[in-house]
Amino acid sequence: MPKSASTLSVPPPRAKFDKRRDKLLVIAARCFNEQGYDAASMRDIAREMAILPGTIYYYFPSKESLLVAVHQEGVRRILAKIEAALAKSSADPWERLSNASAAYLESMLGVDRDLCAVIISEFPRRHSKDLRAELLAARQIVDDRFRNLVADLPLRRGVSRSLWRLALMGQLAWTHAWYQKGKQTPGEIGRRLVDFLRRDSEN
Amino acid sequence: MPKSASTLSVPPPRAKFDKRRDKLLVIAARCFNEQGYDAASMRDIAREMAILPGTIYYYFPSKESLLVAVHQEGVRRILAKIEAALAKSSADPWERLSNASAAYLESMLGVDRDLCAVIISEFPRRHSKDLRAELLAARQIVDDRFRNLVADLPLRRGVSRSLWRLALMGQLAWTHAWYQKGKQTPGEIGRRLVDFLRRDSEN
Amino acid sequence: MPKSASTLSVPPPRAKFDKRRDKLLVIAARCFNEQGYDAASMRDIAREMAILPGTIYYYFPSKESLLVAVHQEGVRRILAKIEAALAKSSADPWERLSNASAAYLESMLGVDRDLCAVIISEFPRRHSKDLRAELLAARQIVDDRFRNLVADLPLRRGVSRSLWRLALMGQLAWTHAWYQKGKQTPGEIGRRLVDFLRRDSEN
Amino acid sequence: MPKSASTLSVPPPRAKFDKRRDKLLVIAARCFNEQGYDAASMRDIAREMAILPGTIYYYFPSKESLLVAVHQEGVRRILAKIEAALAKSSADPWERLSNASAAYLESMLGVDRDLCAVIISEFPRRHSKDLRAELLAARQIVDDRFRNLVADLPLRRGVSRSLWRLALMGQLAWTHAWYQKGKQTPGEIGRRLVDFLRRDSEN
DNA sequence: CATGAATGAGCCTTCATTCAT
DNA sequence: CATGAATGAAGGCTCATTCAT
Repeated sequence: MPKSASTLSVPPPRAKFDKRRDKLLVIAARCFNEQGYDAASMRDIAREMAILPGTIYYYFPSKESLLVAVHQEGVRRILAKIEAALAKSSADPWERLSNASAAYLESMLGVDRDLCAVIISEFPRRHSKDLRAELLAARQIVDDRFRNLVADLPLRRGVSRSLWRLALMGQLAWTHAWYQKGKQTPGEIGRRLVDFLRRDSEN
Repeated sequence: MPKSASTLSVPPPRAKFDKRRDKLLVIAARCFNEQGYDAASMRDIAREMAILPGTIYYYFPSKESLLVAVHQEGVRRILAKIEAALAKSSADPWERLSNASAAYLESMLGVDRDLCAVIISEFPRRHSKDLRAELLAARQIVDDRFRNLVADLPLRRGVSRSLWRLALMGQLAWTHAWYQKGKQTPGEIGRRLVDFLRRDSEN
Repeated sequence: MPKSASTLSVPPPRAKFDKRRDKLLVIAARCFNEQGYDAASMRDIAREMAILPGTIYYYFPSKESLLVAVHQEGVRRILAKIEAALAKSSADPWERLSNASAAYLESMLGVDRDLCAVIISEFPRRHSKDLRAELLAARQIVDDRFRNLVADLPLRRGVSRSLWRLALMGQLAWTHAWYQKGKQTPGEIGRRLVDFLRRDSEN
Repeated sequence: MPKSASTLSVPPPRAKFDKRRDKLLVIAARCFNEQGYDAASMRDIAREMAILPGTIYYYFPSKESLLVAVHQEGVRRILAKIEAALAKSSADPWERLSNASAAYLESMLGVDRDLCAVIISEFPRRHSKDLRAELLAARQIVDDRFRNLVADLPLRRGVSRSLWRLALMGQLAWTHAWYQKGKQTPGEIGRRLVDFLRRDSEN
């Protein structure tokens, strides 16, 4: 086959690069989630990926940048799942919140567990200021999405929407500490947790 | 004063040892809380304590044992505060839970912040099996106390007490991620969070 | 020379790695021999090798593994020398033992002094069970070779071959404690020591 | 009892001191023998003695001085046993050497095993010059005793008495590497080893 | 006599990172 | 693209030793 022709049939440039980068991201997320960011070494990640440690630096300039990328990818996937759920929802604000919560936990406790869990198990206090800002910005996006959903709720006058939202987020996040695959699906748990906070707060 | 009586006022043996050990505990807790267990080095702790790194090992045989001791002391203080609050409470189960939650957050977000926060910010997944068992045992004690309080509540039939309790614990624990000294006191926050879950769930 | 033939002369893969690893082995052996295993620090070894301490771990995963490798290499060299000497020997069992003893001391007191001496100057009592097993296994190989040579000797009835062998091994090993380059060569010493035990024991 | 009288009945001054010092010596010897000089820590020794580490320094100014004292005591006991055996011996030089060798191994492999074994298992190469001198001086005393015994033997002309003696000493010392309590007593082994070297060498 | 407490140097090891090839 | 090799700092921890009490 002539060389010039092959360029037409190959996937777009950097496709291979992006594919390996994505795989690296997932593996790094798993390591971070299983061992903690500090305890997970670049060697661990490289070993799981079956490459040499130095090679990681071709895809990411530093360990911190890996962490940021994991956060961002986690947020991306959560948001995608939430938006997909909302797209199928009615206009009822409680149903919308319920669906969003279910989607959130499906990401967090399901297939994307590692990528998403890093978002809540990493307390960024210890990191450098720049890193901290990036991590918090990523989380902020999910927070904002829920803020909007809560804003639409017909809560009773006097109920602090901000505290109410934090209560819900706490319930959802904490599942990471106790959930084990069992009788209830992540989605069911998400709906029930919303229900706990629901009727009393209603107008 | 007769000499025989003095034995009552004499400080117990190893008083100096215990005092420094306690101080070390508090400082270690602060370091763990600020930087994370892995990122906090024994040298950091020693520097804050104004002693040489080796000296820590006179008080604790290892870094892990320090972590365990911090957990245990944190649990001890939380429980003491909760029990004190319950002693002043009426028999009303909702009031009792409300007071306990307030006490819990007063510990967690107040003076004992560092000691107590380690309990929830440390995800023991990455540690050795023995260490993990000890850390989880410490947490279990607080969990059990709340389990008892929830058992006394007149919840509506069909509400899972175990999920309900996890919802509350999640709300409380998550305050650690967002609380900053401000208009609401930790105690007030604790009561409000209980209220969010309250009336709808009642019988 | 045709290219196809060059595969024979090309250095095997990882040639550089192996070369430096071997050099490290020799230097470590010297340090162990001069200062004792415990007293010889990885820093010492690194300094002699003109590398940083951490670099050693690229070649050996631990200090203990270095010790094991030194033992194994020492045994390998001793055996090679002994077999070479036996290959040139007649069938006379006394001559064979004499040649083997000479070869043994030529290794132990000569060029391979450091590598080989570790074998007898390291009393493995203090090490972990696994390490001890590996060290003893290495020694066993040399022991077995001599056991075979002794089995062929026409010793008088009633002479315990096992004690007789230990007597010879003791004489040979102890040279490490007193030998200094001087008038007698290691080989001569080996032959004389065998002679001391020889004629009286004969059939 | 009046205080003044008690001074008459108590053991000579420093008797208690000496007794504890001796016990310390024995315990240190055991630790050195079991773990090696470097690996045996002052803390280990103190623990076995049921005192605090600092207290050792009341009896010995340093770890090295402990080693020297162990060596000296080991040599003292070996020599005492040898002299006692010689006192009961005839004038026959072979019998005298045989008895001395038996006595030597009875010390080395028997009750005084720890104290005496340190003498041969410690290769002083690694120590400071002064320490080395003291250790070698202690060994020299035993060496000299055997040198005298060998000088009296009617060896064949042409046999190097010095090499012959080193051969014997090697056989004896090496028992430390293989002896285990079993069918043969240390004394029997000593006599047999001398026999191995005997008749052929005779005039 | 003996202790409790501390010291400071040093140990083995691990790590994120770099860079010539 | 990826590797092999090295770096240098830092990690947890142990040690012989000291000294006021």
